[in-house]
Amino acid sequence: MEEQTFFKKVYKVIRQIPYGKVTSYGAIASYLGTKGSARMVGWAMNKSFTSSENIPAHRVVNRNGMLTGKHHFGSPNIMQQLLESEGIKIVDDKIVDFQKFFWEPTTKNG
DNA sequence: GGTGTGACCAGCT
DNA sequence: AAGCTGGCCACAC
Repeated sequence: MEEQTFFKKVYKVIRQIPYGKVTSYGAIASYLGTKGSARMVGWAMNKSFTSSENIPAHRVVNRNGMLTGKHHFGSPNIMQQLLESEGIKIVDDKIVDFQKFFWEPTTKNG
């Protein structure tokens, strides 16, 4: 049943991210069992725009809580605005209290 | 169809 | 302590 590749799994996990929460690439990759594929997660975000799915890529940042991929949203302020819109504070392209908003990948979908 | 690339992470020097 | 390299896997040319 889990024929979905690591790439597809990434999308599923990201869509599981609740409102006002964020997670890191490594957390997702590690959760899937491939910590080394952290960059694949980020890259999946890039494809998320062209993908037919709605992926809240703005809720995904690096382990430092830094908005590294903000450039890929078409504008380097979209990602920050989206996060702030959810109640997340951002300073210097970094999430304030990142751990407080950090959400652990839990695909408890059943 | 092979090679390169990519929004990362962690270990080694 | 800081800088560089490897690793992972799917997509584009």
